[in-house]
Amino acid sequence: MRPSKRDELVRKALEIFDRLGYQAAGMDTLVAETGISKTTMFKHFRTKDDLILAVLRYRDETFRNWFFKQLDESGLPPGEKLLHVFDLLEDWFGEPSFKGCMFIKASAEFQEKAHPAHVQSAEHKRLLRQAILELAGQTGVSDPELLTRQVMLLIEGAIVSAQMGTDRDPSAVAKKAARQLLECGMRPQSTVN
Amino acid sequence: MRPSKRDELVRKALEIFDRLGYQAAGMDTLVAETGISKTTMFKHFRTKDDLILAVLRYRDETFRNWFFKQLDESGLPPGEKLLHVFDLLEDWFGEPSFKGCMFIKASAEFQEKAHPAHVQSAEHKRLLRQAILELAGQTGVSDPELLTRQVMLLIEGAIVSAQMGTDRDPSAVAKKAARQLLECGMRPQSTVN
DNA sequence: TGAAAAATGAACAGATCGGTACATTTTAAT
DNA sequence: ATTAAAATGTACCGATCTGTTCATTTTTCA
Repeated sequence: MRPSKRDELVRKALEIFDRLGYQAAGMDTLVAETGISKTTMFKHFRTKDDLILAVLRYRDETFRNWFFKQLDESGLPPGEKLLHVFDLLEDWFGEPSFKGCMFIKASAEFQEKAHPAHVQSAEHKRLLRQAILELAGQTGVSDPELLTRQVMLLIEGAIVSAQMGTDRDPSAVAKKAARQLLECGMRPQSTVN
Repeated sequence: MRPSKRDELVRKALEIFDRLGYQAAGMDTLVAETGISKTTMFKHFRTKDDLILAVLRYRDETFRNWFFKQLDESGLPPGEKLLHVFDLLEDWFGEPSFKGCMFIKASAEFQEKAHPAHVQSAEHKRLLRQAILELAGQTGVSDPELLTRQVMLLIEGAIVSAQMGTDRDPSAVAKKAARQLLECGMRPQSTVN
């Protein structure tokens, strides 16, 4: 199997970057913790940044797969399915290894908006939002675009609050908010200002 | 004037940490960009971490001062004053030098929840939330605590979205959401789940 | 003007950073 | 069993990291 070591590296590096941070985790740390030789690492990835990008790509793929598979398998009607998003967040936050969103953290460590890691992180959020827009469109709400953007804010806020530990159960708070926004959006009324 | 150089260092270091990141900005960079000698820096702060903490303290002080002074001077009634929070965010996001929230970024770079910079960042958010709870309490809403937590999520979400560039005008979206949540909260009705 | 305090510049220490060179060993496929 | 590919270990490179040393200069204030 040819790309096995490479995949193994990406998977293990993901956990380490998530736990220690992208800059704080040096290549020597990766060698020590993965058991993979530095020579092999640099044969598969020309630079550390390339490895980080591969890790982010992998994370984007696995996270979105998990997320939307869970939503689909819930078999809930559109509205409840949209709200179920926050139950999934709760599950995620509850994992003992939860260390926040790797993309938010990447955008914080690599601030320049043109930095590949930043671009990749923004793209992940865009794909997430796009999928949620589809859900919102099926709820019969008058302005699915607005609801989607509001839900995205609640998601990001819940993630950050969980990551910082500034709210005990941010996903429950976010879900209540989302439910009210959903219900208000069902009756086509004025949204002044 | 004795502590002048020290304050000057804190102010200039704040801008540099905000622009480059805490880890990415080395002490040599600080020397080059502030014009303050390394000897002086380490006389005022025993370690780089101490300097970072001083910067965060200063940021907490100036940001909260600005924020709540603006709110008070708006002279708006309680409900509108609470919503005015998001206008202030919009002003902040619009600043050319806006680089996201220094506390969210600090919590991302210093992940361990016991790390002083992380603790300090969480404390900033707590103080912010506490002040917003006072506002929410004056609106006559049935559950000020809930509204406060929801508003905090919207704030964090808007900041992150602005920082990542994943939403054109997150503060406007957040304000609409907050208004609906405020209005829904005025009529004491069921908040199922 | 004179003495104490504060700030400076430059060199340096020891550790770590990302990344390379190269000879050797292990693995995989014929 | 042979051969090519893949992975390894080690030593190393130059740069950068936080932090120190120390002699000198500038500032402050009485």
